[in-house]
Amino acid sequence: MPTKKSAILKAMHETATGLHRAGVMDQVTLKEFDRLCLPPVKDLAPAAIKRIRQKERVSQAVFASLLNTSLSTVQKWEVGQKKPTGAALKLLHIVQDRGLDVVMHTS
Amino acid sequence: MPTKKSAILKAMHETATGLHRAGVMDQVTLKEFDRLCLPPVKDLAPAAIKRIRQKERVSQAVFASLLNTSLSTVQKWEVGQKKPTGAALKLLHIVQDRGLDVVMHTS
DNA sequence: ACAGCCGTTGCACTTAGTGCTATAGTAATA
DNA sequence: TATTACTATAGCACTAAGTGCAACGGCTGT
Repeated sequence: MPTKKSAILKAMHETATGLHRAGVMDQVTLKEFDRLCLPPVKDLAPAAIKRIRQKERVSQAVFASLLNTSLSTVQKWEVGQKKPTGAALKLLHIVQDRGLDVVMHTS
Repeated sequence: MPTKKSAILKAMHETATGLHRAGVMDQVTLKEFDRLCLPPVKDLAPAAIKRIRQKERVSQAVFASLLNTSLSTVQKWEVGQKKPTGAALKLLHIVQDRGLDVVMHTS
């Protein structure tokens, strides 16, 4: 059912994209957004973060640089001393789902 | 020349991918990474952040939710009261280069 | 033996991130 | 017209993430 859901979301997004590209929609407001019902970003356990990194076969230092963060931060994420939140958490999920290519082929 | 550079990086990355997929390379260490010479993530001016959001035609609230951050934070980014750093800054650059699709079609 | 990277730990500091409140402008509804 | 709702801004105060540094042991290659 995750595939089903994402398929629906994709269709809706494409539709919305077409609409505002046509100038029909001005801006995506909270109303339309609520209907998109974007899934809340789940927390990542320390072990999960470590797994994400090891799956990509990079050291903590390299991982940190790729995420534009510090070695110290990555270390504390993986030990559970600090918890990634906000944009950091989102970025980790993106890497988990799409791999490091997304973060490497930037600019 | 940015295209040239990214082409080289892409080729190197694909080569490296093939190598460690074959089990030849254990892990991407700092040595190999330094040769990749990943470009340092540049700061984003408040106006630049606002432009990124407006290009995607979303409100501050929607933009915040998509980046898994708070409305308050996005507002202060755009006014220059707070500066995005680390993973947040990286994520903003990704959105700038690839659009909001990357952040929407996750999970 | 030496140098270099990796991973862990501990300490201490700065500031980003967050929440809440209030304000003003705009658009659509009754 | 009144009212409802969304957007954007501003100000205040708190917490915790993010950062830097130093030291240690383990491992590898020269």
